[in-house]
Amino acid sequence: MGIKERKSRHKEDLRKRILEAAKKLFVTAGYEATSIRKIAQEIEFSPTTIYLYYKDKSDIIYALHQEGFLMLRQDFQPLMQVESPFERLKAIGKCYLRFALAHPDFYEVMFIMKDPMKYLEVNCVEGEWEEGERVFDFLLQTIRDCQNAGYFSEMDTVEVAVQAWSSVHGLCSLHVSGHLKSMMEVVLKDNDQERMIERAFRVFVSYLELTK
Amino acid sequence: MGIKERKSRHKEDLRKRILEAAKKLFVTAGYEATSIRKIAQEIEFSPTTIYLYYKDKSDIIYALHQEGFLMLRQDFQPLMQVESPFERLKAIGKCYLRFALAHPDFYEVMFIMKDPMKYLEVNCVEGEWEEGERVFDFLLQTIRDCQNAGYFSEMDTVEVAVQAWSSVHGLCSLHVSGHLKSMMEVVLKDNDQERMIERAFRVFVSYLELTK
DNA sequence: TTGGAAAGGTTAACACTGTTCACTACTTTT
DNA sequence: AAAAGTAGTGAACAGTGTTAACCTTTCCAA
Repeated sequence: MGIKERKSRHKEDLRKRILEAAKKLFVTAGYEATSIRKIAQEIEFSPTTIYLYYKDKSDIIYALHQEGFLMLRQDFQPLMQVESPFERLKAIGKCYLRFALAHPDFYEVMFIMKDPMKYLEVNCVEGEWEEGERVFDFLLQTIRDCQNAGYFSEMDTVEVAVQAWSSVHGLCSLHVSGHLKSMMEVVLKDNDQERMIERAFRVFVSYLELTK
Repeated sequence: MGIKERKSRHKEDLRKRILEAAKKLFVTAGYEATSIRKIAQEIEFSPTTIYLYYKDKSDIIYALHQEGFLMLRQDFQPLMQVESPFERLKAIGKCYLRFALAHPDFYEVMFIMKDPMKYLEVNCVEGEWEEGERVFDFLLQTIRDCQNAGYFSEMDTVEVAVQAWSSVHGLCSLHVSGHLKSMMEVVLKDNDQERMIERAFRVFVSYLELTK
């Protein structure tokens, strides 16, 4: 049985190597440059070999999508220790923003591109987006804790969560797409996007503080 | 000179027909399906002819981007008559949301895709995004009016505007990409995205109201 | 031990994509 | 009438995702 195991280990290995190659191309050259043929070239295999390990390209993209959520959850991990609910909520927002600024390509595949969401719809029984759910649940629970601490009283938890997510995601999205940059070049002389994002986030936090 | 004019009129006409064909494909079949060859087929010309009227594909996409802003500005037009600044601000938000829900493809090309923004950077002297500027200026002025009416006191107008834009855009973006849908299927039984968007928007408005 | 099935991988091809080059016709100008 | 410019095209290049047919090599049972 040893040989068989070595084989299957080798197989799992190749599957991993494909994803590693895809990730490498993805982070160094962006989504556009991540083609099946280039991945194949990277691992020194034929392009068709990739189809023995992944159903199609969207399958690989979805794997990267999941990889990204793994990273984000690792970034979120320490925040669970933050005791003050509102401080935790702020920390989640900051952490989310930092992630988007640090890994714009991953952010795109995780929260902007349609393909991974379509992949879910097509390949699952019913669209169950587990990765997103876990992150959202953390936000949801934190907001519930905030409510117990006197914030967002009389408000619907889910609605508050969706709105908060939208606000921070909106900043990330406008940054990643380049719209924030264009906007700032036009209306301001200032060109420091990160600072603007920081400040807009503070504005949002100041609104939330008013609910107490 | 009559013949010459007729010719140049014909030429402008063909340029317009190309854009019309592109728009038709774009709204009926989406961005993916809008290829140079299909546009050519639609107007019954050779694909290469299109390059006599548009520099490249991104040129056409940018034309659609502008077209979209024309539509949005037309939607905004009546809102200028709203006297109460805060009511006007709310109306802008609602109008913006309605636009994104009604024309998701256009919204994508206007506020999500990178290509049109890159086109600006490459083809202009310095990235001057006039279409966006006009819309943003309207928002900016409205917020300034709100400040005169007691809202957002002691706050930076631009920061408030960027934050407001982000919040509403975030909702639109999550809707267009399908993330909001996936999220709702997972955490709620409710599946009415439009209603959720409406409610999240109300939450945001309730925050803004607290600043007075 | 040998025949056949299964596994792993590749080559060639299909149907697309954006884009360019060389080449027609035809019209205008000199 | 010759030269120059204009509008349009067919063929081709380089690239994409994807599939079908084919080859080895390995494994397993008769």
